[in-house]
Amino acid sequence: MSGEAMARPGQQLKAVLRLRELLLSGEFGPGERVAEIPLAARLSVSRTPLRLALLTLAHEGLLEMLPGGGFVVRDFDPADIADAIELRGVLEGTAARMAAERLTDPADLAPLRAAVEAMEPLVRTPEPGLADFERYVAANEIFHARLLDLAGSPMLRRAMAQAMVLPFASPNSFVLTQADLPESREILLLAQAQHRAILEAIEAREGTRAEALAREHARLAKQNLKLALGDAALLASVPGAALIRRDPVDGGRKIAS
Amino acid sequence: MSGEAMARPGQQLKAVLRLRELLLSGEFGPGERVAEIPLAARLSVSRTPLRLALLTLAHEGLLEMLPGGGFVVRDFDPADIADAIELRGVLEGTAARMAAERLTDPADLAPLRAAVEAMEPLVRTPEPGLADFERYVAANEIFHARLLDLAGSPMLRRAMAQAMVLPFASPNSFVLTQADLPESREILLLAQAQHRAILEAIEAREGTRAEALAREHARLAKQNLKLALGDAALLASVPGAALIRRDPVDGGRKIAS
DNA sequence: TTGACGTCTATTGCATGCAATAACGAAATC
DNA sequence: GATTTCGTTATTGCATGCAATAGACGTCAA
Repeated sequence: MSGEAMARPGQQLKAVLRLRELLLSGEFGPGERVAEIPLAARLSVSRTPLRLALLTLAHEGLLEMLPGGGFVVRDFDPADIADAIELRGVLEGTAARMAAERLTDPADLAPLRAAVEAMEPLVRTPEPGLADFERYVAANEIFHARLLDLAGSPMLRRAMAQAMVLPFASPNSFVLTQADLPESREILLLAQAQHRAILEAIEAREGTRAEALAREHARLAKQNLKLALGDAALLASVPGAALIRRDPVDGGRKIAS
Repeated sequence: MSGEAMARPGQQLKAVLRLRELLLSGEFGPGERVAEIPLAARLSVSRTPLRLALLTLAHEGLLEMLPGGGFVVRDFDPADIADAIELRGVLEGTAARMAAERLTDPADLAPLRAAVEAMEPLVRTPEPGLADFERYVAANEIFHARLLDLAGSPMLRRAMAQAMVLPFASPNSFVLTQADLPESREILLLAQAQHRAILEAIEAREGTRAEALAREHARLAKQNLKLALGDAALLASVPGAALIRRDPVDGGRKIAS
């Protein structure tokens, strides 16, 4: 992963990566307007590639274009995060279903199975350390990537990539958060059981079951989100948490746009 | 709709709109490289805003960035289109389910009901003319927009917008195609029955049913796609059909020969 | 004749200068 | 004293010039 779709070693890419980093680290407050000129100086790029980078991040959803011109840092309320996770679950459910429906050769499951088996010992470690969690995260990422491969749909891959730009929507967003929780092992065991079940469902060509399982799997993240929202210390360990606005949004859930 | 998210009256917007039009009309062959300088002259904009427009369309999925620089027109095979429609169905299903789950005041359903009722006489017209179809298309678009409103999820709205950039994935893509088909009235009646059922399910807070119905609703488009792919004359009436590559994929990406 | 290498050209990417516009502040009038 | 209007300033958006790079073509050698 982390292979930027268009790996072009240029000022533009540099600006995107660096600015994304800054945004996720909370360097700019939510809703704050980002000015081009000081930012260009800070990132050591000219305004032209910076402008391209700003547009890219706006399309990714981290920035918002103002009608009058310029960009502001987008902020997310808890409902947005929950919906982002829900959406990821829906898309991963679709991936799982497609994988089940389109599977032709059982041997194609090997990479997915390998990822599942790589996680197995890690969830059974009695006293997992940080290194264990990190290895789990790596294997987990591979699992989700292979699942997407199995779906065999470029369009779905695209939608997925779009949905996962927000770091707290990614499959691993709350894994490291759990590390400090007492119930972490329990959660990991459950997650791993779901991994196995998804693999099993795909192997049996049970598309609907695979979809339901993948959705439920994403709900684990939603559950962890609730935990993290109640504990500021936990929230700090979530990447991009700085973009989360805790205070109740004025309009709340309003229909119109 | 057609409200460009950021309505900024500038050269950039002009370039985006005009270029998108050109791409969808098939002015450039699929896989063809688009050169900046002649294009800038053709669109009467400078290279700088054009560059921004190119990036925007690349993010939308109509263009692809080359590793070495520059852009090519993206092409889609039939499987891509089918998946795009499937994906739209999945997202609309999610919208319907959320609408059902989150409905608080039944009065909020009024706009959706109005759209359904606006379509009712149109599908019962014995000999529908082009004008009838166009009014149906307008009401249909409103229906889908209101459904999305009811979901009350900015994140879903975003994902939906992204998925519907491809014109053949939009709810109305094949409606006008049907106009020439003998079974068109039958299809419209079925579609309208689904509209009513979706409304009913949301009203009854039956989320799962609403989701299943919305998915099935999208499959009508998939069915029409199959019809259109078999008939070149029909395909010509589908917006953006020029981007569809009929021949089976081979891995190679060749540039206009 | 074919393949490889070198040169050349066309195209992209980047920087900077300029103009227009929107926001801010100050002053004057109601 | 508050509000409105005008002026100023800073920031964005756009255009153009320049440099670097990738691709094409031609030539030379095997």
